[in-house]
Amino acid sequence: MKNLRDVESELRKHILFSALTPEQLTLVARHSRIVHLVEGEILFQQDQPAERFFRLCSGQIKLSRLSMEGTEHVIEVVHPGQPFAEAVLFMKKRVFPVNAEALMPCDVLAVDSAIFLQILYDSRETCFRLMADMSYRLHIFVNEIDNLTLQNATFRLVHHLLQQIRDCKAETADIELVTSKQILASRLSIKPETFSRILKTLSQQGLLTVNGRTIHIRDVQGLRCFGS
Amino acid sequence: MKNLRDVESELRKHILFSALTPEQLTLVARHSRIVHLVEGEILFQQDQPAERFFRLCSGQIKLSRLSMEGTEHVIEVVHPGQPFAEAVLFMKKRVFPVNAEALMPCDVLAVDSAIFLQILYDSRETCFRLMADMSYRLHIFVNEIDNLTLQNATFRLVHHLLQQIRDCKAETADIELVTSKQILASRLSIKPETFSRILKTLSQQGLLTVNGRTIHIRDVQGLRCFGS
DNA sequence: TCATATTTTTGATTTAGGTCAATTACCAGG
DNA sequence: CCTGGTAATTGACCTAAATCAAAAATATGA
Repeated sequence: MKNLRDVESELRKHILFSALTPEQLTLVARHSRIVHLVEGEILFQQDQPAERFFRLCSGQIKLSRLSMEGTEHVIEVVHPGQPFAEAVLFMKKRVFPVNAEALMPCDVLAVDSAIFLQILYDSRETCFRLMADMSYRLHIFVNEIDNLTLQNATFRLVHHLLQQIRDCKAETADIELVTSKQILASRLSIKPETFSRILKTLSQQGLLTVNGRTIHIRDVQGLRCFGS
Repeated sequence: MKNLRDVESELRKHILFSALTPEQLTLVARHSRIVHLVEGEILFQQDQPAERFFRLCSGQIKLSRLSMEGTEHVIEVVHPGQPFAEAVLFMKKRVFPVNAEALMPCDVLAVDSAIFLQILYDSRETCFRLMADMSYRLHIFVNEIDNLTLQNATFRLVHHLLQQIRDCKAETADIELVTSKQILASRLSIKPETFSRILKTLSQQGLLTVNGRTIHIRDVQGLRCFGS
């Protein structure tokens, strides 16, 4: 556990806390701590009671669900700066809906839920920020469902690649995959084998070249025109 | 448009308004109205600016998304008493993320978003109700994504049927489908033909019998044991 | 450095479920 | 009571992607 100063400093960066007064911030800080995770460590598991929510300071966290058949699906890969598990605060059953596992060494800010609910009572601003945050997540999920239902595997992969491109008017682009291809595949609901084959097909069509985790897109337009 | 008294009476039934003072309620009522829809009428379309949100008083509303390829996917069928499109309030792009179409004649309470935001400022309670509501929806979506990714079509259909059963310890059950099989199929991301075939297979296995929109489950346990 | 995991790729095969086309059942309106 | 229209079913066929199995590439660590 780091000292109070560190915790406060991390809290200040958290979007949900940006409207708090210094006193409120100190109160939250006293009920928060920074957790260090080694690679592969489990932060929490699906259906465990959720007494805290989090913000990732550094590293990468994998949020996933386990099916009854035992297969795993990666819902999201959390990156530094992102809050997670904060929507659980208002659920009737206060349990984590997903598993959280560190993909690499991580620093995580863990905030006590009860204290935060207290704070929400006193900060309209914070309520609004949280509502905006949840509304944003809902929007993401609707798009997610789109991708999973309306499109095929190739489309989902292409769509993901296009999303990574910063400069939207560029003709070519380089993308560095942030995670292993296995995990990205699961994220897109594709088997690793199929993932690999799709990349191969796309490169055979001259749309891109693959070099380990670096993907060079040779024809952004061409990729965009991809309907299936 | 109905008169103010009717609107207020409907507002009072809306979960999100249950914490309002009579004055606040009257204010919202003045900026709300009851819309009547005939079967097949479109209430709003994907990407249209969203200046109101809704609660269904009577009838059925289909919320769906259109893919780039032009195929439609039913995200949800709204039933009387349910609020919808209220999470749009906080989105940066204030547009409807789905299409809403009446499946039968409907009465819909339409509330002005701007006024409601105003009210939220003054009612902590209402904020908390809305947050709980959004949090619930997020949870629903996570389950939704589960079903779409981790299971096959048969499992999704079986899962849906089991959800409909009230008495969880009963050995047999009768289910009356609330919508057409087409729409239910889309809801579960299954083509109508496949939907029909799955039901046939299940009835051949003696697990259930189908009679129009009535499905009689002969072996609840057997259906539960269905992994695939 | 070599040795052992782990990740990624490739090939061969299978299959769930989509597509297309046609038939049958089920209505609401005249 | 027909009748035109939608909904549901059925059959034949096809394809995308899963599965199984194995090899190749890459990373890890003693």
